Amino acid sequence: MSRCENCIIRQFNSLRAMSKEELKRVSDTKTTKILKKGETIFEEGEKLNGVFCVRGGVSKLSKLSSNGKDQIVKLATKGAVLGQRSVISEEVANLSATAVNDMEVCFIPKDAIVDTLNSNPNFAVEVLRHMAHDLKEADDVIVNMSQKTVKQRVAEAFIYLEDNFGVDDKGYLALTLSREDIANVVGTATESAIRIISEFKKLGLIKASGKKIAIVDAKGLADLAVGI
Amino acid sequence: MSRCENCIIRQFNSLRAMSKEELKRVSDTKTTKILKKGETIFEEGEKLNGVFCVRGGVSKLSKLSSNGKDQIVKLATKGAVLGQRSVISEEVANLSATAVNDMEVCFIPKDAIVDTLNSNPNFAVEVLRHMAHDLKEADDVIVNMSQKTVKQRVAEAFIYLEDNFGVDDKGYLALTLSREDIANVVGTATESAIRIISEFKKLGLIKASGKKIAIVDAKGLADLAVGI
DNA sequence: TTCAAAACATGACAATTGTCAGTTCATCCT
DNA sequence: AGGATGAACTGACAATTGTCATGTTTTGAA
Repeated sequence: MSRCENCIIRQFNSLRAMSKEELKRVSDTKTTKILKKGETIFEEGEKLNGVFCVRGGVSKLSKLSSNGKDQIVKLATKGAVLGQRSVISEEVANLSATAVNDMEVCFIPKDAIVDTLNSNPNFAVEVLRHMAHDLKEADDVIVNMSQKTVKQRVAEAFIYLEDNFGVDDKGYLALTLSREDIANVVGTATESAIRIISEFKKLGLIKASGKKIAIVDAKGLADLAVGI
Repeated sequence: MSRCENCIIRQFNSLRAMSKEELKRVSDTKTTKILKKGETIFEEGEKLNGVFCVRGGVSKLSKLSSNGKDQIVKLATKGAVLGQRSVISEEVANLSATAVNDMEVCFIPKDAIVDTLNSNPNFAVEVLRHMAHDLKEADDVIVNMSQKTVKQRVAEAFIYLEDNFGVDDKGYLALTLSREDIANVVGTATESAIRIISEFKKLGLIKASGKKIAIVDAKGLADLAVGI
């Protein structure tokens, strides 16, 4: 089985601040899981006894609102460590993680993480930096959600998808989401998202081939997103 | 001048994980500031060379949206440490901090914080725990902002204010916010907030005496907030 | 391949929310 | 006290968004 010491993914997350010995321990206790699209990694309210390091594929982190709708709070890809927050605060998970794609994740039991946190300041600070970054992103999302129109948020979502997941050889967004997922990222009704996507197509901002979407007029989309 | 070693506020935040010597260093380098209502502690985009420990009063942390409106992301009170996130990620502040009240804050130069983070795992982990908590709260705000109606959000805001800042001897919310600030917490137009507040008064959910607001029917308000 | 289920799409309408305009009220300064 | 300033409030209307109903296309399993 592959070893964390040789895993490139590690360079993208806080595990890179671990010493050789610490990493060895992680590697000895970790297990690897393959998940198919739609499967859940963990659910809101579940007690996690470890974290999940994403080696491939994309996961959506979502939370059920009291009105019964799902809100996607974040999309996590290669290098992301899921469940870290819950393990650190010793609370149940506040989000659900679901595979949007076929995924490969490594489960790392929490002791290896917690012990390293308590003994290796480099690692603790590295985790802290990542969490500080996540917090900033979350603050930005709050502002966007509360101050922008649905149309602006959809435009932003496409830009975000292109920036973070890239495009395929034909220029289509590498990450394909269902209209429902897009609606749940943006925080709107599925019908509203569909209508806006249709409008964007008519305006020549995007084009679509089946479920795949490509940004045609990046400038126009960006202008729309900031309200021009 | 008062010393951090004797400061009770410390018990509410991550400074409690500092050793005697570390605390002494903080105390020797800190300065205390008195701020009047409306004054700013720091602004979005500013480079911070330290953090601010709130000893008294309340601060609003807000961010300007591209459409020109302010969104209040968080209200911080006694014990809160402001600017921590920016110092840790070595980025400019992503939020502005303004006194909602008369305030007393201590400024702690960043070296004392950063050096302790790098050498004392207990402190690093304690800061991490606080940040994990903030992140969870931010996720909840994202869900509320995107999935709840303005009316529900206003109801939640009052409950939040009562839970976090308490009431005075007559039962009125201890923290008095302008209608504009309430609107900016909730992410809506000032007029909409005012209208909803009037409606809540008519429904007997709250009462008002001048700017002061009191919750009359906590159950009714809570039901409304979750959509019953 | 064929059929059922799910996803996508659109119309019609209702509800929510924002905007603009104007009035009243409170506060603060000289 | 008087007046100026800003906050609080209200009405009317427009724009946005959600909901329900219904049809079409795509997808996936038998």
